[in-house]
This record gives sequence, structure tokens and C-alpha cells, in this order.
Amino acid sequence: MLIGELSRRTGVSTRLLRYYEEQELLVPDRDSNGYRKYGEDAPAQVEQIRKFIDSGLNSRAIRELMPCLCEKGIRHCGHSRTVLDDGLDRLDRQIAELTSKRELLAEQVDGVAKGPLRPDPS
DNA sequence: CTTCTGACA
DNA sequence: TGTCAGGA
Repeated sequence: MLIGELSRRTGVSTRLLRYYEEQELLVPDRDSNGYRKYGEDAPAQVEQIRKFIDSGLNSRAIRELMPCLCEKGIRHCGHSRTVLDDGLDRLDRQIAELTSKRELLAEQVDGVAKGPLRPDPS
């Protein structure tokens, strides 16, 4: 199928589908006319890519994961494990950072609550 | 009308 | 990610 059909069937813009190719997430064959020609499994692959993106994985991680995909989800080879676990670790670190920031800001909120009331400047 | 590449008031 | 250009 051509890029237009894949776009309609997945709801992903042609602009994005071309970007995925640029990132080597989904590289289609080319027709003699130069048009991108996607396989029947492309729709499923695009959906998988969307899920990975929504899970916070970067293009490099997704690129390394795509070869590990089969009809139903991921084929758990050793590498896919590593990539997935790295993704979880990165998210845990981000959660820790945000939690830290939240606590600092919360301290300020407490300070304001205890301080004397003043008329708003302006 | 559809797709392609490259570029960004 | 959208959108426009200029060509096939």
C-alpha cells in the first residue's frame, strides 16, 4: 500500500510516516516511480511505534526494538529486554527528578501559608 | 488527484 | 508536526 492508504488506516499523518522512515523506524520499499510501498504488516508496525513513542522511548530505542517485533507484540530476545529495561530506568529517573522538584516547591507553599498576610503588590 | 524532497513568516 | 513550494 502507498503512504496515503497507510496514513488513512493508522491515523498517522504522511508527514510523520516519512519522519519515521528518516529515523529508520519503518523503512518501506520503493516502487519504480519512487513511491513508498508499505507491506501489509505496516499498519501493525505503526501502531507499535506509536505505543513505544507514547511510552517515552526515544527513536534510537524504537529503532533497535522494531527488528524484535512479530505479529503479536515483542519477541523477547535478549536485546529487546535490555532496551525495554533501559526505558524503564530512564522513566524512573525522571519520576525521581520531578518528585524532588515537587517537594522543593511544596516547601515554598508551606512557607507562604505560615507567613503574614500581605496585600498583593501591583 | 497523489506522492516526493526540502525547508521554515 | 504542520504546511507550502515546485516537479513528476
